Amino acid sequence: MSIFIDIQETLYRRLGEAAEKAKAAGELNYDTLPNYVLEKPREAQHGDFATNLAMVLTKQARKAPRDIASSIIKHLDKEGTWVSSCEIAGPGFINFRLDQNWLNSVIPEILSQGSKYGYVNLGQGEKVQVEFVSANPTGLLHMGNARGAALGDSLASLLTMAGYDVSREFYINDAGNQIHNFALSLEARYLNLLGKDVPFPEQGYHGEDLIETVKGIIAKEGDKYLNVDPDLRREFLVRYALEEKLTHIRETLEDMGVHYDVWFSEQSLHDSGFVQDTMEELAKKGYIYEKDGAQWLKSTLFGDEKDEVVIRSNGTPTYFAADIAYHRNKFERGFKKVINIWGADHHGHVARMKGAMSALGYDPDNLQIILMQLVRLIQDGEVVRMSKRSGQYITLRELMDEVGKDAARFFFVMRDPDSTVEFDLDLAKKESSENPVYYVQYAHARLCSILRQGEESGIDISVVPEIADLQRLDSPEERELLKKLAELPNEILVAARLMEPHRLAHYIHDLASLFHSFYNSHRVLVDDPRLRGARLSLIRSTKQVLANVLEILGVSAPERM
RNA sequence: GCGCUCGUAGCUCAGGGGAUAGAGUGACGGUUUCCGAGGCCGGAGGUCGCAGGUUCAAAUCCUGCCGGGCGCACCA
Repeated sequence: MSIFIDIQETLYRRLGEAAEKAKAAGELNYDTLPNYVLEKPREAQHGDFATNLAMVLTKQARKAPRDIASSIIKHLDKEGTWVSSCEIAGPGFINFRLDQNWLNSVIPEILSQGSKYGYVNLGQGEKVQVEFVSANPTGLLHMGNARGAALGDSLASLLTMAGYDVSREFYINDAGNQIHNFALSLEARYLNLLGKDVPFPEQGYHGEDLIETVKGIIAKEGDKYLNVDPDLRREFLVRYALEEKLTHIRETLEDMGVHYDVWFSEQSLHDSGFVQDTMEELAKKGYIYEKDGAQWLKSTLFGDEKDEVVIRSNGTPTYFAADIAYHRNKFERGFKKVINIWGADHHGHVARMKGAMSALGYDPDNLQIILMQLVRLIQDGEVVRMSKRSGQYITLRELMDEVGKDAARFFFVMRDPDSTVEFDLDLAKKESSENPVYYVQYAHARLCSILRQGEESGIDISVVPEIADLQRLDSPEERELLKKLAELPNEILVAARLMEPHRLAHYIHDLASLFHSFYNSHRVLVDDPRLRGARLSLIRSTKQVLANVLEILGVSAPERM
């Protein structure tokens, strides 16, 4: 229950009803009510809400929008909507002003709901899965993974706040060609370190971290695998290294505040025969054919640019085959909506993955793929080229050591995934106020400081004021702050619907700004106990909202800085 | 060549078909006997890449062009 959403939904419905009544009265002519919006106008002088209903009706009604607007207003039932006045403005907007007493319920609502404030039941408990990062366990985490972690985890939190039953999942690519290359690389390092002069594989992983891993193995096991069957040697090396890498990935993500519900092994899909079963299923439906000794999926039937190989001519399944099985498995586990976060360099994979789901009989719209542009790292004013193969990159671990979890997460999650992020390492290292996370956190710390001082001087800060006192929060600064606080549930609703957590980062930045403005023009700890109580409750509410949103973004809300 | 994506203030970026396109940052000016100045207030800064089209209304949707990024393997 949210006062803001309640007013908006009620008024929206009443507007439709008013149009119907105007039609019944012969004042307005139309067949079907077109889509219209009721929203908070950008300009405060345009009131609390505005609708374009009259303008979208002009075509069907063949009347001037302002005339339509006056008919609608005439038939509008304002009972229980808090609307105190309506006016026709501009080309035909209807602007609504609310009785400012609607704000009286905002603070009690926030304080009674606490950390639940902002929750909306958009999802109605629907099971959704967010799969993100899923980095190859052959190396360290990089900037792209960092962005994926921040985005995926925040999206999952956001959807939880919007009433979905969310599961976070990491897909472990522990099978296939790259693991083979990984094994060869490990073997080469192992033999090199033990004095054997063997060439490094062409497709190998050059990362320094790999040498460290192998050194660790030698320290533990010595040259035990120097003169054994190469298959045995590689199997041991891979098993050891994979576990070490995965542990490292898990710990790094935990440090970033990311906790997965499921770690899903690709290899398990092969071991259980599910990959094979899925290919047989596709073949049964007639979507598989053979060419040049390989098995191909007719993915062009579903919008792909070209058909794709699923089983190589040597009999081994491709990564794509395993991925189809994996996504089939997700739907079989009962997820209604499956969300993947991929780097934009994988965009070519989207059409065929959705196509494969169609082929299996699933609605491809239930597989939603969010593509993020890759991160461009700037150091010393120059772009840092990053490549796993060459082993040259700044790791997520290093980023966190430099700028900290809060700055890293906020910085990534405040951007639209579609935009390329320029992450200036030098700037981020400065921990200067240029980083907006400090601005928001500072507001939170300042709020805590006021409450602390109140308590220290013996004031009971936990009182929820009576309405008569809340009505004294009537300055422009207080009202704007209250309105912003009231909007959180709607912000959650919109952000969840669009799956855009970056909106929340902007929301709390705006909120922090409104608070700072309020702070500069009004004292909280005044002598008048009733006014003081009202302002303290406003402060507590603001703190609560900041904390709730920071929680979604995975950024800490410090009491002191 | 084909496909996806982006192009908005000096820089980094917001902007759900709507009214006078916003914020941060940088530069400039003001602000501190008073709850945290890491703050606040102010002015300056724009042919929303270009050209058409759809619409009562386009930064937003469509088409073409220009420019950047990324894909187009029996790699993942």
